[in-house]
Amino acid sequence: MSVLERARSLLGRELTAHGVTVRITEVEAYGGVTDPASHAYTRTPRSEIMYGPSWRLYVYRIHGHHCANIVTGPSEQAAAVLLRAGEVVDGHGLAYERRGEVLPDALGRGPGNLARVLGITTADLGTDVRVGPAVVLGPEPADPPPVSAGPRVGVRRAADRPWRLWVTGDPTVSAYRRHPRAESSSEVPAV
DNA sequence: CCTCCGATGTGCT
DNA sequence: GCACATCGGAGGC
Repeated sequence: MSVLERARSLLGRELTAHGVTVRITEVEAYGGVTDPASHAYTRTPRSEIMYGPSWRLYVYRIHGHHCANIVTGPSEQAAAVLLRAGEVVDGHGLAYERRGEVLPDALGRGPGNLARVLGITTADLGTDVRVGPAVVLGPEPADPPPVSAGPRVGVRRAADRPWRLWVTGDPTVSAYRRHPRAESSSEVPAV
């Protein structure tokens, strides 16, 4: 299964972490060694986790925020899927405690906000989401949601690769932002 | 739509 | 030392 198929299969699934459950509504695929936008494009201590088994969490920090990815493999490819948005479906009390007074749809909108509402930090690095216990992924939904695709948010390289996937029309999905110095690319959109 | 900027860790030189 | 980043909020046009 390709990283794009893995990404798509995560949409609509529930993810429970530290007392809050979300339904995943937006993700981005990062192709690893063949994807200049992936942290695994250069193999470093930080990206090493993505060269390991699938289903583990890769958590990194940026500008003071945490972002969570699920490693999808195969290990030699080091692909992963960034969790970008989710609809809070349980644990609203904790969710508001962590996020403050925001509109319900905004609780888990954006990768930093999603990690925050789920209480995910680098302490969760390496957790197998099939096992937990602190972070657990639910089964695939009986009816898969309709999916839209477009370029990934905020990446400078491979900026036009349409590997951001979201549940069509879902109000919790974040807005598209192009990187201010995104490289124009000759890649042809494939989705 | 756009640009700026706080804030902080990572990787390169 | 230093440039830059899978960000997010605010503010200007």
